[in-house]
Amino acid sequence: MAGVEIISASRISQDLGVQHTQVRKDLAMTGAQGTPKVGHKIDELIHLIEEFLSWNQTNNAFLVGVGNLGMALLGYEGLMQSGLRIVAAFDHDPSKIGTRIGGIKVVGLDRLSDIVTAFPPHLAIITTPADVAQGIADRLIESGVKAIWNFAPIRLHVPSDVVIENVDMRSSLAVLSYKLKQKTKSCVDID
Amino acid sequence: MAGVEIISASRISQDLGVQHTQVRKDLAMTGAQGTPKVGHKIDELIHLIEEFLSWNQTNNAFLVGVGNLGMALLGYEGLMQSGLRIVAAFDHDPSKIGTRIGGIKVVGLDRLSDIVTAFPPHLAIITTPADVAQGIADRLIESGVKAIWNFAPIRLHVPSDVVIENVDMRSSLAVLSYKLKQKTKSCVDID
DNA sequence: TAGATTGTTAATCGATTAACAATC
DNA sequence: TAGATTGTTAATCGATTAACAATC
Repeated sequence: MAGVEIISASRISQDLGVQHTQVRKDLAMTGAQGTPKVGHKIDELIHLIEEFLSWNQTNNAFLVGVGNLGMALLGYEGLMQSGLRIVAAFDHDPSKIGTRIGGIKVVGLDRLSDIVTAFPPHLAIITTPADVAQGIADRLIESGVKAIWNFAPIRLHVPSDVVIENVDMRSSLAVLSYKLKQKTKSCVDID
Repeated sequence: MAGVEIISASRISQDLGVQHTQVRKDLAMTGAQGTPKVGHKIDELIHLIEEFLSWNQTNNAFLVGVGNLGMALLGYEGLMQSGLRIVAAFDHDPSKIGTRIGGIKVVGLDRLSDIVTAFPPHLAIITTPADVAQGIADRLIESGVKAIWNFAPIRLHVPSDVVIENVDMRSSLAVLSYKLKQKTKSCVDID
């Protein structure tokens, strides 16, 4: 693909296995305008998509719960590329407090409310066990957090003005299991 | 809730903030039959849901990539409760090979094809970095794996008879960012 | 019985897909 | 020009929601 400066929606739809109309609508959302018979300028398109997804402007975030999942997120550079910068991590465990993971300092959970109030981030990430997640969410919201990215396997209750997005591995697994079950069933039908 | 043996779809829909018709349709999918004016027997309902989601029958799975994310999954009991048992983990790193994480042995990646061929699991979990994920998927499928749960941040190409389910944190983040952006925008509009 | 609940059938809504005019 | 591509407008499809008869 080196040297290619133009891409057509048709080509994108082929590569992605998506309807070309869908691709066109998505591109239109970003404000992209292509030229008929030619296509879209790649660099222009990338810029517009980044702008649409707010990847060009960084959101600061706090992370609560430095377990394996929390550490995985702290070490994932993809977040920074998507405009998300984790600026502090909180945990209960004394052996973790004061250490640095991926350059980010781990702070005691008891200082959560103070620090959130002092430096209110747009966003907080919850990677705690399920049983403490709601309590953490309450404290975060009380201190001014307006959006929560929840990885704890539990349905959180938040006020309607707080944005919440769940990463629910179990429902993803349920979908996978169901597909697998259906496939197995149809095989049996054929026999 | 102790002692409650009956639950109504109306009650579930209230608690979950979902349309009651939706709950009824979902329950009907599992084959549940309630009695008018009364509701559904809770234990019966739980059993039917577990059966529908195949939580009562265990799927064996291999996990490839024992990084932070892989370790998080190895240590997550919720998977076992959802009918997924990880029976072996694979990694490239010599310092990890031979160790046990959550009771599951870490095996060298070079033995992947052999072991998968010998004990073909229904399912494989990919928690490797993006750049090696496709290669791993190819080897797994070649050795007989029929379903892949992919956590690597990349779109995998698989034959149409292989079930694939992606856990895409970045698109989840994109949704969250978009919601946050919209909310901020509407605030400005009000001013 | 009256009221609450079930479960189905119809109506609405939105998203996806198809068709087509515009254009370089 | 002819053909490829864009982008919009119409049609289809599916899912969600509303309405209602059945029932204990």
